[in-house]
Amino acid sequence: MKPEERRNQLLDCAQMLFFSKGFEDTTMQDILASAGVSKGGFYHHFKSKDELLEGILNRFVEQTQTALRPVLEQEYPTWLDLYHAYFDVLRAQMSDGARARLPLFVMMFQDRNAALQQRMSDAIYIANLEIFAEVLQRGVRSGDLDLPDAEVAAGLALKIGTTHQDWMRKALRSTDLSELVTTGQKIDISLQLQGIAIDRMLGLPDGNTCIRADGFADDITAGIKDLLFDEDGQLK
Amino acid sequence: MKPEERRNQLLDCAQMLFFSKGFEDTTMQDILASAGVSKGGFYHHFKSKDELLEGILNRFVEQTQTALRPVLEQEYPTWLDLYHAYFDVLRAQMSDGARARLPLFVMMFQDRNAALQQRMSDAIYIANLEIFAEVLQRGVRSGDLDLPDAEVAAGLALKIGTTHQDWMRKALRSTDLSELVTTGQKIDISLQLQGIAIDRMLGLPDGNTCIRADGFADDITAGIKDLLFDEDGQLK
DNA sequence: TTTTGCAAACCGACCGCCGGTCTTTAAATA
DNA sequence: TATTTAAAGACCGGCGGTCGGTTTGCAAAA
Repeated sequence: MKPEERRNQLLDCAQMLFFSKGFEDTTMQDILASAGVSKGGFYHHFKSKDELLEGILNRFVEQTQTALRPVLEQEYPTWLDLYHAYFDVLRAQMSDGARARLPLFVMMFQDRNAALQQRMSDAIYIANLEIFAEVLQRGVRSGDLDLPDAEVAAGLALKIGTTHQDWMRKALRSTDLSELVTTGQKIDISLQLQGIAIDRMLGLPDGNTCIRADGFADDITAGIKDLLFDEDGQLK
Repeated sequence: MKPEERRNQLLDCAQMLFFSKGFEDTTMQDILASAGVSKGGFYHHFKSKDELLEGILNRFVEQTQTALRPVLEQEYPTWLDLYHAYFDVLRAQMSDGARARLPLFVMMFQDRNAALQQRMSDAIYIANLEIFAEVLQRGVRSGDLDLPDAEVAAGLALKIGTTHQDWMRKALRSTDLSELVTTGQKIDISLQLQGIAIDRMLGLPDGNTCIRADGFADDITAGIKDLLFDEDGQLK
């Protein structure tokens, strides 16, 4: 098997296991069995279990960056068009990623995956920060924005854009259907409020920043329902 | 030794070790040696290493809650006075906690403590959410606020109030003094911007929400400098 | 075309150490 | 003295990781 191929296979297997069982609870044996490779074979390609996680994280970071970088390289009539283009791509990324592998995506937010999810968020945060800071920097230069520090503002905006995850985690802790529905609505409200918060923080008129993709909250809620409840609406 | 006493001693020892070495890298042996107790002795008081961490977290949560709860129980001329009172206490808490044991506080933000720090943040977030949501709820009832959902808004505000931590982490990764100074300034700017962001998100006039305690950023920066650099300004 | 040389890929027994258990002992309390 | 509580420490299974040895693939030599 070619090195590249083997590496990717190991990353794929580990990713699935980490997301479903959690990083700590996935043993090397699990990964080796799943990939059909021996310990020696594995440690030929990766230095440690942690480096494996690092590799998984890097794939996501690269994916995010290759999606977002082109936004910076196009020409736009006004700075606001650049700004909107950035969020269009971001929204598409979020929506696609979630919809494509919903069960896996949902599982990632379980409590047992807290550490893993945190490292993932951090990685993606850093991947985004550079690019979004540049977007804001251009806004400052063009006079469309007035900020004490574009990088700090960018970091703040990105953090704001993650707050719906707290409600997703809460939704995953639901003990009955009505609680899930209530929390699901909060996911949606959170996404709306995030847009408003970023607008106001940057000093833009309400409605410029849109993070809320249509049906996103509903899809997530449905995914969580499938994970937690059976057909009768009983907790699994 | 009395049970309560022993428990607290174990919590104290473990807390110091977890913060300085990280949770994963602190072994039971370390804790037992530091507390001068045997395995059997320890496991008589705690069910597991994780329950020990839980205990440490709970102490912080209780500390936060006992500081903040009284704010809700007082009478105020206007809702805004309650709002200001809340942040006065929050600011005092943050400042005191940091100043009292600066080196330990700073260490907590090292990369190796990411998981620990995350659990701590989560615990304190949840402890605060309930109380701050009630503060906002009262604002909505009194007509001083107009929000789609007080709880979601409270969560968002609390998340905004943690964004300076990202810059603290970045500061801890400084490789030279000038980088540390630059990042230290970002901590301060971040604290200012946080206040503005929360104000605007809630629809209050700028300047109502103040998270930035005088000298906080400078203290932190000094603490990090002591941790990372020797007297000549060289990286340790 | 066949042989040879050799590095890359792979194997799996083995290691040290970790968190946690269990049986035993000592001290306190009644 | 009888009973409960606190503490001790040898011990355990299983974890992540190592290491010496084997196989494989392929280019160069014969």
